[in-house]
Amino acid sequence: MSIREVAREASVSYQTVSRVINESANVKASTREAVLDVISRMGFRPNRAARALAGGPVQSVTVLTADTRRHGYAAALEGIEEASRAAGFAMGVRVVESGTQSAVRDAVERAIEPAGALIIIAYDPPGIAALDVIPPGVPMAAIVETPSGNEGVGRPWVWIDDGKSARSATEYLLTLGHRTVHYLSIPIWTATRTRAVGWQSALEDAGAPVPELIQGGWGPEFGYEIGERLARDTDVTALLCGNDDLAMGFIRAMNKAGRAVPDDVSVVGIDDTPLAPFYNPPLTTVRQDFQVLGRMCFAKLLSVLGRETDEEVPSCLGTELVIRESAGPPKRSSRRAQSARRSALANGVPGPRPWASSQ
Amino acid sequence: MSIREVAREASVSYQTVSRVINESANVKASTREAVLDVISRMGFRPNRAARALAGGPVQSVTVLTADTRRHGYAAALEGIEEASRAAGFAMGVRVVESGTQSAVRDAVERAIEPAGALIIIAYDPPGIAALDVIPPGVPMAAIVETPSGNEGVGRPWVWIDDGKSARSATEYLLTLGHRTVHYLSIPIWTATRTRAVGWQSALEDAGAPVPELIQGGWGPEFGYEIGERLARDTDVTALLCGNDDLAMGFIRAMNKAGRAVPDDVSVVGIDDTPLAPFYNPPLTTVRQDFQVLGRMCFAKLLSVLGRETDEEVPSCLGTELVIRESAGPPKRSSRRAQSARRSALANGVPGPRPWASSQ
DNA sequence: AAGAGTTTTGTGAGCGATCACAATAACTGA
DNA sequence: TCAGTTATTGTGATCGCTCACAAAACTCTT
Repeated sequence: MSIREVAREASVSYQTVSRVINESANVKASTREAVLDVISRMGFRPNRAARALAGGPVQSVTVLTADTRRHGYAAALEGIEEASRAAGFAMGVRVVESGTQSAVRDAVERAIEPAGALIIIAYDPPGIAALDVIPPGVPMAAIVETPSGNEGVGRPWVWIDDGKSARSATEYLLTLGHRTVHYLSIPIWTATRTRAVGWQSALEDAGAPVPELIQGGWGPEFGYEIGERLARDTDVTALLCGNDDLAMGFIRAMNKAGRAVPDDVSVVGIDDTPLAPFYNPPLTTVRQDFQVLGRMCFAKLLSVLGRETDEEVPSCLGTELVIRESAGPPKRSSRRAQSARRSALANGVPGPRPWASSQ
Repeated sequence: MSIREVAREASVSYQTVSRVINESANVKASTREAVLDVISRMGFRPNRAARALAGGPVQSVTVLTADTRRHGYAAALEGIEEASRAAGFAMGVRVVESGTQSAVRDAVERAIEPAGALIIIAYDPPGIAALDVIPPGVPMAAIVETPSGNEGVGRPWVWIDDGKSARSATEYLLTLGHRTVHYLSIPIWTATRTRAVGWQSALEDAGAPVPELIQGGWGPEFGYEIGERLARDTDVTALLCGNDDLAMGFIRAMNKAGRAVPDDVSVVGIDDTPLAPFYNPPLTTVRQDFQVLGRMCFAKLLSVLGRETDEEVPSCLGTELVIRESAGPPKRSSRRAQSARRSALANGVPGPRPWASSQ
C-alpha cells in the first residue's frame, strides 16, 4: 500500500498525502482530516526505505556502542529503545569492538547508512573515537562521561553527574567514621576522571589522607582480584568501587579470605544494579539511572532533529545514595584481636561465613 | 555514490555492477574482478534503503523481544548482534511490551518494515503470540522454549535443552543426599514446561517425593519473597531455582532470616549469569549459553534466507552443571538444634552473618 | 560456416516516497 | 469587480537499486 492508493481513496493528489503525513502547514484542515481518516481506515504506514531514499525524515536511529550487556550500557540502551519506540522511531544497534581508526570509521558508516541518525555511547575508546568521526550533517546525540569545564554545553550530549556520586559515597563513608576511603576505579580513559576527582576532592575537603587510586576493570573479576590482593591489608577499612560489579567481586574475595563486610571492611558501589539489593550483604551504592539517561539522550537527538524544541532537554542527570548494608562504622579493634579471629577461622573453627570456601 | 558511478568507472552497465554485488552467477570472471576492484577502490557500499525499496536482498534483521535486560534475552541479543555483524547485516531491536493481539500485530509489522527479516525471542506471551502473526513469506527465525515432541523439527527454531538443565541439577542435589528437592520456577506459559518436567521426572526416577511446584517470576525479588515465606520451613533442604536471579534473591532472604546456604538449605540456579561465581556464596548452577544460542538462531535465519546451507544448523543447545558453593549435603541436625541456633541469633548474639539485616 | 543453444551484458520500468516547481483556488483591497 | 496576494493542491523528476526482458557475444555442433 502506497501513498498513491491513499491519495486515490481520498480523492487528492499523492503530494497532498505526503504533506499530511509530514505535517506540512499548508494543508486545509478539512483536507487533512479527510486524508488522516483514510490513512487510519486503510492502516497505511509510510515506507521507511522509500522515505530514506527520497531524502525524507528518517525516523530511525542506530546506537553505536562497544557493549550491550554491562549495566550502564544495557540500561541506557533500554531507555533509548523506549523513547525511540514512543516517538515512532526504529532502533538499530551496532557494536564496535575495537577503537582503531578504521574499525571505528567503518562502524560509523555502517551505522549511519540504514538510519541516518546516530546515538553514540562514548564510555570507552571506541565510543570516544567514534565521536570524532561523525560526518558533519548527520543528526547525532551521545551519552558521554562528564565533560570537563563547559565543553559539554551546546553539544547534544548527556551525562550522569558521577563526580557527585563518588563524592557523596566518599562523604558517607567518612561520616561513618572511617579515617579515609580507598578507591577502586573502573577503567579511566578520559582526562576528566570525574569519579576519581569526586572521591579525591571529598577526601581533601575532609582533610583525610588520599590513598593511591587502584585501577580496576568493569567486571566483578577485577574486584575479586583486587580483593584477594587487599585481603591482608588492614589499612583499608572503607572502599569505594567504581561500579557495583567491582564491589560485589571485591566483597566476595573478602568473604572468601575470611574478612567480613561491613564489619572488617565497608564497601560502597556505584550504579545500583538490579541485583545490588539482593547481594549478601545488600550493597550500599549510588543509584545512577542510565535508563532515564537513555531517554534523555533520545530527547536530545529529537531536538537536534528539530522536533520538540519547546522545552530544553537537560544534559546532566543527578544521582542518589542508597544506603543498605555493605558499609558501616569501622571496627575499633586492635590488630591483635583481628589476627586472632583470623587464625581461629583458619583453624577451622565452625565459622560464621558459610560461603567462605574452605579450600 | 551509486551503482551507476561504479558502472561508468568500470566501463560496464549498472546492471552488471548490480549482478556483481549480488553475486549473480552469470558474470564473466574477469568482469567481476574488474568491478570488484573498482568497488573497493571507490569504497562503494550499496544503499540499503534503495535495495529494500527495489525488493532486493535485505541484509538486515530486527529482533522482536519483550525484554532486553534479563540474562537470557540480553545474552541472546548479544549473540545475534555478533553473528549478524559478521554476516554484514544490520540489526534492529523492537520490544513488545504487551501480548495483546493488536500490540503484537503492530509490533510485528513495524519490525518487518525496516528490515524484511525477523528474529523472535519467544520466551513470554508477547513473543509466543508474535510467532503466530508473522505474515507468510517473511524470512524468520525464533528462539523458543523447548518444543514438545517434534514440533520443532523443520521449523527455523532454536532452543536450549533446559529440561536437561533442570534434570541434572535435581539429580545433583539428590546425589548430595537430599530427600527431595523443591522447585521454584520461572513463569510458565507454554504447555511444555520443560524445566518443571525435567525436575519432576528426575525426582520420580529417583523415587523421591515430588513437592508442589512453586511459581515465581523472573527477578530476584520473587526469589526473595518466596525465601521469606519458606524461611521457617525446615522441610525444604534443597531448592532448584528456575534461574540465577531467583536463586540469589532466595539466598538473600535465607541469610536475612538467619538460615545459612548451603548449610541449612542448598540452592541451585539455572543460567550461570556473570555474577553467579561472585555471589555469596558462589552459585552452583547450570550454564546455559544464550549467546551461542543467539548465534545459532542467526545461522538459522541465514539458512532460511538460502545462505550457508552447506551444513545443517543445530536446533538444540546443551547445558552444563557448574558446581560451586551454594549446594552441599543436607545437615543431619535435629529441629531442636536448629531452633536453638535461631533464637541465639534473634537475641543478638554476635552473629555469623554480618549482612543479615538487624531490623 | 551457419544455425541453435548458452553465456554474458544492456535497457526500460518501477519500488514508494520526497523535492522543486507549476497551477489552481481563495482571499484581499481599491 | 479585477488585479494582486496568499493559501492550497497538483505534476514531473529523482533518490539508488532490482526486477523482467532484450540484445549481443560467445560456444558448440553438424
